Amino acid sequence: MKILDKNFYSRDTSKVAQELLGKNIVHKINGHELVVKIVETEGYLQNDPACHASRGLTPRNKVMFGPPGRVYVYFSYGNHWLLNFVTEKENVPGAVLIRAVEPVKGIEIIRNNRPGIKKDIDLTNGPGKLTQALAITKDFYGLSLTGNNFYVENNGIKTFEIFTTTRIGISEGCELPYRYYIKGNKFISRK
DNA sequence: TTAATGATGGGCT
DNA sequence: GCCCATCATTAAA
Repeated sequence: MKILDKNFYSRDTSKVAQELLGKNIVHKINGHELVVKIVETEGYLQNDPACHASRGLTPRNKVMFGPPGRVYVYFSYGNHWLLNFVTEKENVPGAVLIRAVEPVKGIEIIRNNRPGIKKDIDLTNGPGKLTQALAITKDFYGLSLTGNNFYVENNGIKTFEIFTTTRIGISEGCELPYRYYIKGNKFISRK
């Protein structure tokens, strides 16, 4: 197992988005270890009308302009936190939205974090769902992905097919093919 | 100070 | 599949 470092994130957003598929997000909390596999991502690039950074720097999107390998969390629709990883070199905005993951380890804790959810498939098959499942909140804003308790590791899995398509839930830049997911995976948020 | 808006989820039918 | 709760951020005034 190898923890992805700053060099991994300091590249083209679309490339990072694709290569994050199949990797494991690890969150250590209260002595427990939560591990989930990334199965769906979206890239948000510089000069991309759907990217929060496209209209310049604001207090909210500030972290996107900073060094890569950090967490950008965003609150949406009054209820949901969305998890993004900052990409590209410093002063170049870019981020990868994590849209869906598959539980690998600590599913009891994940069920606990998502009270009232009956089917395991509904635990992490959406961007707002997975943040709740992993206990990710605004406190994660700007957190480094190379720390001890929250990081992404390369588990060596490469035996899957990447499906590329257009992004979801945006009004501008709809035609840009920056959404990627593992073909055939049950946990993708939408076909 | 205020109002519009949105990278959505969940429950009910 | 349809409907709606819910609030941080933003731009305008």
